[in-house]
Amino acid sequence: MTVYKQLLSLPEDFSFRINLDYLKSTEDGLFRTDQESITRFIVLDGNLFFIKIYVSNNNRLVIETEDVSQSYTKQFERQIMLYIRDWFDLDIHLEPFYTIAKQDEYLKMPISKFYGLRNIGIPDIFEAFVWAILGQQINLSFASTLKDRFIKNYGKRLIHNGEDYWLFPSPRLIASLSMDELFKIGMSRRKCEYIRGIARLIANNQISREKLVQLSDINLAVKQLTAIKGIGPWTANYVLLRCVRYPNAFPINDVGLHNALKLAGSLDRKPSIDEIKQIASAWEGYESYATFFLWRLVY
DNA sequence: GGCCAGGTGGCCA
DNA sequence: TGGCCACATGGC
Repeated sequence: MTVYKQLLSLPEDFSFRINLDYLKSTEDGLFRTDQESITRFIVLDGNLFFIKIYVSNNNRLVIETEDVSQSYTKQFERQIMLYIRDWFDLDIHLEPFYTIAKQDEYLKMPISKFYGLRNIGIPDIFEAFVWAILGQQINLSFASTLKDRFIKNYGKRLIHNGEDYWLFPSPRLIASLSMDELFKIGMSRRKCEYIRGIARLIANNQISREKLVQLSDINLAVKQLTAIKGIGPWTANYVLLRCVRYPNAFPINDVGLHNALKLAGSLDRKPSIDEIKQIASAWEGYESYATFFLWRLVY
């Protein structure tokens, strides 16, 4: 099978090792990591590509693409590069964030520990919503179990070099499932309803990443999303942070964020919402990155 | 055994 | 608006 190789230059403040470590800690059936690379399938307009990502010794990102469907074109090549740039958030300039963070009581420790980390995204907005909804209220290890069951019950299994990879279930399929079919994987009935509802909205293109990008106003975006049943302020901000990439997305009521602030600030209790507003006022415009680095302390 | 988990909607004053 | 409560299940 033909393999195409592309190079992407990396920002100075990008550490492949730190980002690989992060991905390793969140590995699910959708991608795999080893000591030096990340691999996964991606689908573009129904065409399948298998990609392998690693770093060259002159610090460039190497992307090898196997043309599984025999449909590789310059157009797909461009889309694959965009996908990688987005997944690793390569196009943001973080100098201003690091300048703020170095002098910040709560951020200086996480940025020194994880310097070079990027907000590794969830490019598929349906996946982002499902992951957020699954993670509501329950502990993260149980949320991961549910996600694993979700992917393996309703997703598509592919094999590459004898190893399993999964494609995330399509919103169209999930929208068509019965409540009982979804309930069997162990989530609450309400979560089944929320997920089926968002699947329907995405399948009908009433909600899309592009539309949310175009709003370009976080308050509008949150207002629009929280009108949907099952999407509260936390979920809306989570999706805007991990997928749509509003730099000022801020899930302020996130328990993990509270624990991270307690740890980073050596506090004897978790800070209150008002205290967090006070703390975060120094991060204006970079709340998403502040949150992402703080999360890395506790997850 | 009880309480807390990467919350949210519904109900009631 | 503000204060409860249920929700599925796992980990500690």
